[in-house]
Amino acid sequence: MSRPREFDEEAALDAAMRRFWADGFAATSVRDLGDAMGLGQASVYNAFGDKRALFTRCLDRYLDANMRARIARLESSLPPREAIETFLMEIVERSLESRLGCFLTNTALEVAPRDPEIAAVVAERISELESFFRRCVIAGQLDGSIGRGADAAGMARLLLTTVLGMRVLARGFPDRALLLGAVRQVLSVLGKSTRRRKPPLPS
Amino acid sequence: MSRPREFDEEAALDAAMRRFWADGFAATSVRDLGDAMGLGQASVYNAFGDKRALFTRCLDRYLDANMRARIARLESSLPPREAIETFLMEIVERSLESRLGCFLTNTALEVAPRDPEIAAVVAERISELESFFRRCVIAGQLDGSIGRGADAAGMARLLLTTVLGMRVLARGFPDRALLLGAVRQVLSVLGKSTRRRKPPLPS
DNA sequence: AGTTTTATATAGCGTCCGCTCTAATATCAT
DNA sequence: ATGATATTAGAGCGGACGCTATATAAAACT
Repeated sequence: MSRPREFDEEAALDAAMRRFWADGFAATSVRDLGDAMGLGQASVYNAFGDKRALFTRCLDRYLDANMRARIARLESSLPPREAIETFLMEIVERSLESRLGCFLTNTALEVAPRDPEIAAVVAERISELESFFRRCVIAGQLDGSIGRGADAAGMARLLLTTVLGMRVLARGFPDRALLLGAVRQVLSVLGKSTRRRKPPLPS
Repeated sequence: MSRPREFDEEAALDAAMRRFWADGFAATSVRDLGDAMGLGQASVYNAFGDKRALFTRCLDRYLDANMRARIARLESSLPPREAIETFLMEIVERSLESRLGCFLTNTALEVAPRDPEIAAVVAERISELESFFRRCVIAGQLDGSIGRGADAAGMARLLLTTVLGMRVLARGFPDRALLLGAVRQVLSVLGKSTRRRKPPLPS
């Protein structure tokens, strides 16, 4: 029954996501979104409801495809300490490649203070990231790759704020030495590095 | 000569700053700003030029009044390690009091990617903050309150990303345990705590 | 084939945007 | 007082905003 869609919904969502990611909610117009998706405004409203509904779908899509998938991939394929190291190093790489930053971080700052529902999503996903770090730290302490001195919960929280801070820098001041310095320092807190890239560095 | 202004320019700038701080550049209209300042639109344009010029004045004002003044106050009145500790604890307090976050951080995410001139201001002020931390770490290593093991530059960078990360949380997910956990952990990296608030904490 | 149902394109709704024009108003120097 | 100068209040400019109404086009059902 009925006429089928002329566009690929997943591809359209990806296009919309990139626009929201780059420009934020307020600065992206529905016309912009339609252009990026290759759709007229009527189709946008017909397929996705209003602007805010499209935004939340894009945000969920981003989080599932980027954050959750990445956590699952690292956690299942790497030992815990290396999962943390790789996660941080991937953020450094991405931060230097573009000024997009992290869609979740951007949303936490722009939208969350004015939209309790989206704020709840943000809070939940941030908690998931914290939990990922905590699991890794605990597992690393068990397998000996992370020192037992540190408080695992505190360490997870420090890793979380470090990640969010780097995402701010990605958009405002992407600088390799700065990002790498922070990463190296926070990793050194874990103790007992598994792989030493260089001999002890001069200050 | 000529008719004098009917308003206090400093007070008006403060009012505009609070609006920009709370809602960002795009989501604050010139009419909003005029209402907050108690001015008609014509007076806003007459006194401050266009919206962007007013924004940069507000940003500069914020940075001078909050960031620079705070750095100067802490650095001149406290020993280095306590300057760092107090700086971080003040951020925790502020983050729990309101969801405003940090105007500089908000601007780094919203405006800097699209406005090279403002991005330069952001980058410079972030560097100032990093330098403050670096000076404190070096001074603390000299007076013995901070361990000599850590790389001072890396430590300053970690402190910087931690602060920025906490500012993200302030707007999206203000949680005392989370903020305090990150602060306690990053302070523990400094080694040799001067003041122990509690005996060693359970994990 | 004809009916039904949905997707599209176009046009347009009312509203708010940044910004400016005009006119009235208030102060200073003379 | 008078003229010069700057600040106001108000209306209004063109344009973009989120969103919708209408009409046409295309597929799936009987």
